[in-house]
Amino acid sequence: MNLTKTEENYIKAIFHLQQSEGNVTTNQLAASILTKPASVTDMLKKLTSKNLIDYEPYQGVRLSKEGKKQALMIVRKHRLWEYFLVEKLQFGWDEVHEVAEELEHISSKKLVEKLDAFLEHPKFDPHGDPIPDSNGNMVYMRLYNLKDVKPHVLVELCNVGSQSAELLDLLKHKNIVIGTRMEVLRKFSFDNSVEISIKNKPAITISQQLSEALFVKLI
Amino acid sequence: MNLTKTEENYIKAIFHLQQSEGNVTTNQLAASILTKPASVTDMLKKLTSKNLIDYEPYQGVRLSKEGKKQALMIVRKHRLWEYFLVEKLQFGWDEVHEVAEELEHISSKKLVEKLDAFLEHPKFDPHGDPIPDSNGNMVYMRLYNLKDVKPHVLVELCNVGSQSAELLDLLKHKNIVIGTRMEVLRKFSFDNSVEISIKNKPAITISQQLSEALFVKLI
DNA sequence: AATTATTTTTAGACAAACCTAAATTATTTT
DNA sequence: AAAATAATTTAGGTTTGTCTAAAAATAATT
Repeated sequence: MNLTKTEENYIKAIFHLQQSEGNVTTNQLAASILTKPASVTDMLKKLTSKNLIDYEPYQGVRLSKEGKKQALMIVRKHRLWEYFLVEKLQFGWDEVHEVAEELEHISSKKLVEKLDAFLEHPKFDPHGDPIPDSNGNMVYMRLYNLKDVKPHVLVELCNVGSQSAELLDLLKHKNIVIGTRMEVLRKFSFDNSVEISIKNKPAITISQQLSEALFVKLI
Repeated sequence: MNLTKTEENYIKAIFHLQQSEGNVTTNQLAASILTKPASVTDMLKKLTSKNLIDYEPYQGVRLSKEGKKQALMIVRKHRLWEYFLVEKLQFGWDEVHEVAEELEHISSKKLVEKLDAFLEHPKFDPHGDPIPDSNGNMVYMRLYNLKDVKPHVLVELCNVGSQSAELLDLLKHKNIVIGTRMEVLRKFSFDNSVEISIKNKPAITISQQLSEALFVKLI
């Protein structure tokens, strides 16, 4: 399965959009890719014929199993390159995104694996986002994206999205550190806040902003 | 001046061809790029309109000043990436070419300079070919490409194209080492052999194969 | 439930880079 | 110097990914 750069960009955009929203609409995609809805429709037909997405006209898109696999490999490459640029080439963490957008389309499988080994298998990119492993497994996710909250999911905090004093201050106040285990109780759609409980203590509220900055894994 | 990947590949091919041959023909280019002569003609018109080449219908092509500058930047990127792949990622020197063909089209100027610094400004790639510096200067060239042999050019050996025992054996026999200065006397078009003289000693013959493996600089 | 507004798809076109087949120019041979 | 051969260009078409404008389907409003 060999994809063009453009096809890869569509797959990647669908992947990111369907993490926060559920089904992805034509207009969302057009906005995300900076193109017109008509162009998106064309591409959706093409990706459907390649079995990368599940798409019914007027009903939005989701990635197929194969599409998700491809997306994870692109995300893996993007984040590994970002890590390389910051850790080895001394780029600032805020100036690597655009370059990584180009590097992520280099196709060599061997290159990715060798790069991963050279970097000593990093788990998070410079923005704190988790790097999928070579099988496409991404153990960690944003607390915010735990949308399918089966009642009382147990998760563990693994990383935070930045090292800003403001974030650390808030975490300290809420008594949350890396390794803290918590039970996710409810998500409120009005403000996207989440209620969690740590060690059966009374429930506390996590704002949308905070839930987006916390990377957790299911336990 | 922003070039597409395809335009860059044409520029690069013209650069390499005009190093050994003089004026580059449509058919040579078509063979080199694995495309048809008619397609080449189309692209030559496009590159002419961008002032990257000097081209008269039926008369072949040469790079313009700007075209040569672009070509040297592409070659620089290609060879820096090859060096990176071999020295940092443990690729074999014989398996890096294809990956570098992709990496050389990444456009970020900053990336190239940071990569160059990270690699500590290497002068030769894993095949022994010289890496142009950030101004596009390439001090070294293959002895073979010293075509415009002004009578009695003086050059100094700077690098050899491989470390094979066979090559080293021959160099020892001819009494040539890195740093040896020699006067280039003549080039014979029948077999592309070159006659040189070391320290006013009698002339010796360098075969085409050997002249392709010796990197020299003018002195 | 009917109308209006929004979203999405279809239809038809365009630029880039390629193709084949035919015409033109250059080169070689006689 | 004319004829034959080879190289190159032109003419007209294809595919990929894009576009605009118009049609169709869905969603929202009255």
